[in-house]
Amino acid sequence: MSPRPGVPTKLIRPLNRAFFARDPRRVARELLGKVLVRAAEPGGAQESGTPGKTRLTARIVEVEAYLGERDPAAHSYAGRTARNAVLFGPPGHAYVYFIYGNHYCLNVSCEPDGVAGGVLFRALEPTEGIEEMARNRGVELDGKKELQKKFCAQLTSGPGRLCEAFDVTRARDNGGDLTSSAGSLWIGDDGYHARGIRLTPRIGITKAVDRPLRYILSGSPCVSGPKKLAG
DNA sequence: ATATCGATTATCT
DNA sequence: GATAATCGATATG
Repeated sequence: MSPRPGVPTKLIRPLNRAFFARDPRRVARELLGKVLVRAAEPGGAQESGTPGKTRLTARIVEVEAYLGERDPAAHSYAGRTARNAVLFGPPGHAYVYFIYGNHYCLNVSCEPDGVAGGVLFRALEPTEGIEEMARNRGVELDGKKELQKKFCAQLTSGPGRLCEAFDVTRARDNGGDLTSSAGSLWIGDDGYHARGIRLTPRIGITKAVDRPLRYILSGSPCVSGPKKLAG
C-alpha cells in the first residue's frame, strides 16, 4: 500500500478475532505496542463552538492477564455472573466494570467463546487527540515540555485514568466488539515493533499476588505503579 | 520517595 | 454488610 499525499502513512489495522482467541498471557504480551482507538464522533455539538470530537489513539504500554476460572484474582474466578458475562463470551469484546465507586476499568475478552479470560488495560502512551484526552481528564495542558511529559503520563497512566481519557463507560462500551474499525472503540496494529517487554506481579489485587502476569514496555514514561515495578 | 486514607457504588455473601 | 483489577490528596522521611 503506497502512501498518498494527505493520507497518514501509518495505517492502523484492526486486530482480528483469532488474535484474542488465545491464552490471556499470550494476548497480553502481544498487545504491547498495539494501539487503542476511539473513533471520531461525527457531528459533535453545533452550538457554542464546541469542536466535533476527533479520533483518539494511544499505544498500549502496560497490561495484565487474568486467567479465567482458575485465577483467584480474576473476576471470572467464581463463575459466570451478570457482571462478568463478557469474559465468558466470544473473544475480542470489551469488558468494562466499575470499581471503588469512582472508576471504570477496560478489559478485552480472550479465549474461545465459552472459556473465561481477559486482559486489563493499565497504561497507554497518547498519540492522537491529546488535547481531548486532557479535557476528558480535566487536566490543564500548559506549554512547557517538561510538564507535557508529566501530563502525558497523567492522562493515561493507570486503568481508571485511561478510561476517563478515552471516555470509556460501562453503559457505552461494555460488550462492544473491539475487532472492528467500524466500531466506536477498537484495537489496532500500526506496525510498531514492541521492545523491552518486562513481567512483574499484578497491581491492586489481594489473591495470587506473586504471579508475574503484568506486562510492561520498560522505559515508557506512561507505565503506572511504583517506580520499583516500572521496569 | 513511600505511606496512608477518604471517596463512592456495584456486586456478592 | 464487606469488599473491590483505583485515584488524588495529604502526611512524613
